[in-house]
Amino acid sequence: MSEKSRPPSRHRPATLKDVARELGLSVATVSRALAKPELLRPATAARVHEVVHRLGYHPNVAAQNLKRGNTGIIYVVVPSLSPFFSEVFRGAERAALERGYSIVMGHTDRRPDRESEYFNKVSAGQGDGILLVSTAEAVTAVTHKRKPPPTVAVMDPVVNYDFPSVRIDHAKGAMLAINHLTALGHRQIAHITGPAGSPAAIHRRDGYLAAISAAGIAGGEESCVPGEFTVASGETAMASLLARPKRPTAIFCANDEIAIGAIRAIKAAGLRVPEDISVMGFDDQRIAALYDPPLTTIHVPIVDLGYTAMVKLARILAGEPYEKDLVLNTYLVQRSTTGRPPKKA
Amino acid sequence: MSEKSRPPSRHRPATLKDVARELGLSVATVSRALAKPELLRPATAARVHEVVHRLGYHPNVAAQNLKRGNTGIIYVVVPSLSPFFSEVFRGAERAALERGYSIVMGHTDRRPDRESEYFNKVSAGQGDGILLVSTAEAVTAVTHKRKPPPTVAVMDPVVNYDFPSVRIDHAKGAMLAINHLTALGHRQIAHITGPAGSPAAIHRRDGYLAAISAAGIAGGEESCVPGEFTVASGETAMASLLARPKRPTAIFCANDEIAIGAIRAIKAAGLRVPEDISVMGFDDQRIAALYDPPLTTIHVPIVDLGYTAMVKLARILAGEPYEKDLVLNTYLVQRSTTGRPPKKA
DNA sequence: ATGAAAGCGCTAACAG
DNA sequence: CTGTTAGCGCTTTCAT
Repeated sequence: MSEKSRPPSRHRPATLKDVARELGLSVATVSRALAKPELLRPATAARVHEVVHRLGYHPNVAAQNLKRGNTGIIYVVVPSLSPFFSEVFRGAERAALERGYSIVMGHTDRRPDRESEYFNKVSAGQGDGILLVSTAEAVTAVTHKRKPPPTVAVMDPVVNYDFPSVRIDHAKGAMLAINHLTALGHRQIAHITGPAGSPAAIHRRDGYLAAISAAGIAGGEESCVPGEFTVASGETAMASLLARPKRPTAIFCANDEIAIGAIRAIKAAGLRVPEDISVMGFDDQRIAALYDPPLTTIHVPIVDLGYTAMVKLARILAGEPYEKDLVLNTYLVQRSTTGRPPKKA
Repeated sequence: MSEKSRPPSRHRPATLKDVARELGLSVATVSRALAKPELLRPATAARVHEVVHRLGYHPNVAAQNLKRGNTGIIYVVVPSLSPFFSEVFRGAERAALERGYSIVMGHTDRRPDRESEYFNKVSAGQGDGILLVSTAEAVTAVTHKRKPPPTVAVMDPVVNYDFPSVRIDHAKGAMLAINHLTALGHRQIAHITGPAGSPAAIHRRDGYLAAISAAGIAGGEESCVPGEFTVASGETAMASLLARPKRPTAIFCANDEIAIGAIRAIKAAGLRVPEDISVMGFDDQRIAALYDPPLTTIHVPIVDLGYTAMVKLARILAGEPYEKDLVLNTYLVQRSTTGRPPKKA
C-alpha cells in the first residue's frame, strides 16, 4: 500500500484533503463548497456536502485562524458572575460556538484596570474582540489609547466612547411598569433604585420619574430609595420605606433581586404581597418566575442580548454591515406580585 | 527599501521571524529559546528574551495549535452556574490561560445528554480535553463508547469510570466540623444534607454519621434532614428542625448556602446564632466570610480545585507524569456562627 | 467551474 | 549549539 493513498488512521479527524480525495476533487473546491457554495455547480456542492457529512468532517479551527490571521477568541467582560450576567454569557457563548469562536469570560469586579487588561490583550493580538457587558467605565482603557479593538457594548453604552451596542430602553421599561401600576389604581408608587454609578439604574429611575410625572401623581425624588441590585439591599430599602408615615401601595424595583428583597421585608413585617403592597421587578431573570409569589416584572431578553451582541461582533470582525445601535424589546410580564391597591382603611 | 527587510507594519503583532531578524538568528533558535532554553547557550537565550520582551512578542496560538495538532480548547463541564462552580471555573481559567489553553464553559443542567455532547465534541477533534466538575453521571457518555477523551474529574469522582481526579475528602471535612461542635460541648447535633444524588452530599453525611457515632452522642439517621445545596432548602429544613420537640443545639449543614438558609430560619423564629443555636457550613464560599454573622465553615480550596485540575489535565495532554488521584486539604475556619451550647434552661 | 500553488507562524527532525 | 527544511490544514489568488 503506497504512502499517499493510505486512508485516515483510525481516529484522526477528517481533513479537507480526505474529503477531496474521496471525491476526486481538489481541496480548493471542497473549501469553496463550504465557504462559498454559490461559486460551484450545485451538483458539485451537493456531492461535497454529502461526503463532508458522511466523513464527519469539521474544519480545523486552528488552521482557519492561522490562515485568517486571527485567534478565534472573544473576551466577554462582565462586572461579576451574577445570574444575570451568566445568562448574557450563555447567549454570547451560543452565538460564538455557532461561528467557530470560543469565548473567554473576564470578570472585572468593577475595577477599571481589570478592564484595560482585556483591551490590551486584544490589541496585542491575543484575541479578536470584546463584548463589554454593563461596564460603563471602560474609559481608562480607551480614552488615552489609539484605536481600540473591535468591541460591542452590551446593556449599557460605554461612557465617553461610542462603541456599537446592543441594549434595551431602560426608561421605556420603567414606564411600562409604572403604567401597569397606575392602571391598577396605585397612586403611591415608590422606587428602589440600582447603584448610583450604573447607567441602567439611572435610566430606569429616569423612566420612573417621567412616568410618575406624566401620570400626575405623587412621588418623585423623595419616593426613590437607593438600592444595589441585590436582595439584601432590597430588604433594607423596603424596611425604610415601610417605616415611613405614608406607606406606598406599590414598589417599582430597579431589578428582580431588589424586588425579592422587598418582598421578604414586606412579609417579615407581616404584610402580604400583593394584597397590601404590590411589587414589581425588572429583568425577568430566571428566578422571577420561580419565586413565590411569582414576580410581575419587565421582561428583558437577557440571553438574546448576549446572543445578538456576539452576532454583531462577528459581523464587525467579518467586515459585514451591521446596525450601530441595536435596541431590543422589553415588555411587561404580569404574574402574582401586583394587584389593585388595598381599599382605604 | 527591499520587500523582505520591511519592518513589521504598524500594528501587526510581532512574530518569531521578527525576533529572529532583529537578532540575526534563525527562527528555530528563537523558538527553542522559548520552549527549551536549556538547549541554548545561556547568553543566546538571554539575548532572545530581551528582544522578545522589547518587541512584545507573544506566540501565535493558532499556529502552535495547528502545528501540534490540537485545538487548545478545554471544556469545563459544570452542572450549573452557581457561585461555587464559578469559583472552580475561575481557577481552571487561570491555569488554562497560563498554558495557552482557552476554556469553554458547558452547563449541563444535570442532564446526562448535555454531558455526552462535550465528550462527542472532543472525540471529534473539537477540543482537547474535559474538566468534569461535580458530575457523577457521565456514565452514559462513557460506558458504551470506546476510549473516552482526556478528562479530569473535579470534586466528585465519576461513577463507573475511573478518571483521574482532583477532589477533597468530604467525610474528613464533616468530621472536622462535628469534632469542633462536640469540643464546644454540643450533644444534639443535626445535619441538613445535600441532594440525594450528589456524592459530595453522601460523603459529607457519612462523615457526620461516623463522627457522631465515634463521639458516642445522640443523633444519626433521624437527625438528618434532606436539603438541596440552596438557601431556600436550608430555610425549609431548619424550620422543620425547629418544630421538633427536642430542638438541636447545633446544625451541621452540607454547604454554606444551606447554612445561610438555616440561619435565616433561626432568626425568623426569634432565636440567635450562635447563642441559641450554632450553625456550621461547608465549602467556605466567598459569601461565608461576608455574611452576617460570618460563617464558621469547612474551608474547601475551591479555586485551587479548578486550578489544580486544569494543571493536571495539561500534564496529561502533554504526556507528562501526573498523580492519578489528588486529594486537596480542607480545614476548619472558625468565625461567628458557632459557640458553646446554651445553658440548660 | 475547478485546480495548482503559495503561505499564515510555528515546531521538530535532521544536519552540521 | 544553531541553521535548514518540511509540513500542520486551510484559504485564496492566479491560472485554466
